[in-house]
Amino acid sequence: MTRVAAETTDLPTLLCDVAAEVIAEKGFGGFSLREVARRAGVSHAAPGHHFGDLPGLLTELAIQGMQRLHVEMAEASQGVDDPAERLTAMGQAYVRVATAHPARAELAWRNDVIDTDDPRYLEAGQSAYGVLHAVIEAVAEAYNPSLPVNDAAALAWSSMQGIVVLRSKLAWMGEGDPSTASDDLNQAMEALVARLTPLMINGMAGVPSAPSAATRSEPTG
Amino acid sequence: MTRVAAETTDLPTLLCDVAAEVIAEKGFGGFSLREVARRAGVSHAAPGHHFGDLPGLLTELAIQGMQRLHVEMAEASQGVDDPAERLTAMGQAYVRVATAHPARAELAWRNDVIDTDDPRYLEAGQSAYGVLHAVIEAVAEAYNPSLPVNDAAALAWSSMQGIVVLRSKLAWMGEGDPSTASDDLNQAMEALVARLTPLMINGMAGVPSAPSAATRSEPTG
DNA sequence: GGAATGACTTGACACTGTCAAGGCTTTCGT
DNA sequence: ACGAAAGCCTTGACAGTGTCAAGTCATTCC
Repeated sequence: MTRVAAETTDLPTLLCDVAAEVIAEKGFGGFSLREVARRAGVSHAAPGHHFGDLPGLLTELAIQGMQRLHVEMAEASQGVDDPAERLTAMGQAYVRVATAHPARAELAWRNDVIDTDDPRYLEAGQSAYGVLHAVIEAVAEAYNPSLPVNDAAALAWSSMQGIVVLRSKLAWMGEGDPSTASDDLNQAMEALVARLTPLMINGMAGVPSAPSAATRSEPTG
Repeated sequence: MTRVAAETTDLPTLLCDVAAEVIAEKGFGGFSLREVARRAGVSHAAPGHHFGDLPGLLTELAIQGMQRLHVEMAEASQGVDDPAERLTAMGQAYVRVATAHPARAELAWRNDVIDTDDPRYLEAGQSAYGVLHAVIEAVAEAYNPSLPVNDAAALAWSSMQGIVVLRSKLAWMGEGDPSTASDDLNQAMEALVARLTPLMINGMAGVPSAPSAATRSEPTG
C-alpha cells in the first residue's frame, strides 16, 4: 500500500535501508523482520524470500558496512601525501562512517548474528585492512623502517574501533560533555582522532628495535 | 526438578551464570529467557520475577562484567612498580576478562540492550576508568609531564576494547593463524598487548623531533 | 501460446517476552 | 502460638516473532 521510500529502487535494497533505519532508531532489541516488512509496505515473509533468514539480512548489512568502511577510508587517503595526515584522515573517515551508518558499522563486528564466512564479507574486510596497512607502511617508510607494521596496523584499527564503541562513554573520560548534541559529539570525536593520531605516530616513529619498556613475550625475532 | 548447578547458590546468581553460559555458547541470537529458565530447572517466568524483564537481566550481567573489568585491572596493577609494565599488565587483564567472560564483557558495551543509566553500571565504569587513569598519570609523571592524560587514557582503553572486538579478525592482520585453538589465541592476544603497549608508551613519552625520546629506555637514567 | 521461472502473499506452527493471578513457604507482629 | 504479610515461584494466557509450505500472479522463454 503505502510504500515508504522511492518506488524506483528494488525491494532488497529498500529492505536493507529500512532495516538499518529501524536498528539505528530502536537498537537490536525491538528490531524485527516483520516490522521491517511492515514499514516497507510488503508482506511479513517478503524479507525471508530475498535474504533467506534473519542472519541473511544482517549479513548483507554487515557486508555493506564493511564495504563502506573500505571505500571511505580509501577515498579519505587519496590526495593526502603526508603519511601522518593520511592516517588521521582515515581514522576520521572511519569514525564518520560509524556515526553516519551505525547499524551497518556495528553489524560488521557482530560475529554472533552474521555469517562471517561469507566470501563477500571476508573480501570487504581484507580490502579495508589493506588500505590501512598501506598507510602504516608509508608511516614506517617515513619515520621508522624497523616498525612492526602488522602490530602497528592492529593498534591503529583497534583504536579506531574502540573509540567508536566507547563513544558514549567519553564523558567518563573527561573528553567532553555527555549532553552534547550528536553533531557536536561527531565533531568532538573527529577532533579526538586528530589528537590521538600523533600520539600513535610518535610511538611508531620511536619504537626501539628491542622494546625495553615492557616485558617481551614474542619469542621469534 | 533437575536443577543443573549447585543448589546452594541462590536463584538470581544461578540465572546469571546460566544466561552467560547460553550467550557464550550460542551468541545473542538463539538466546532466550525461557531457555535460561529451562536450563536452570525453573518455570519460564522465574527470570522475570527477579530481573523484571530481559533488559533487566542483561543489565545485571553488564554490571558484573564492568565490575570484573574493574577489579581485575586493579589487581593486575598492584605490585607492579614500573608504569609501563603496569599498563601492560592491565591491558592483559582486560583481554583476559573479555575472553574468560565473553557474555558479560560484551554486554558491558551493548548500549542498545542494557540500561546504561543504572547507577551501579555507571559507578563500575567510572571505577574501572579511574584505575586506568591512574596508570596513565604515572606514565605521564615518569616519561612526559605534559602528556594529555585524558587523551592518552582514551587511546589506551580504546585500543584494549578494539583488540577484543577485532580478536577474531587478527588473521587478516597477519597476527597469527585463524585456526589457532582458543588457548593459543588467548596467549597470542596477551603477547600482542605486550607488544602494543611499548608502542603506545613511546608515543606518550614524547615527540620524535627530540631524538632522545626515541632511543632512551630508562627515564631517569 | 503454453510452460516455466521468479516475486511475493497467505496461512500455519512453534517459539518468544510479558503480565495477571494464584499457591506455597517463610517470616513477622502481637 | 497463631493469623497476617511478604516473598518466591508457578500456571496460564496473550500478542508478537522467525520460518516454512503452499498458493497467486506477472513476466519471460522456447
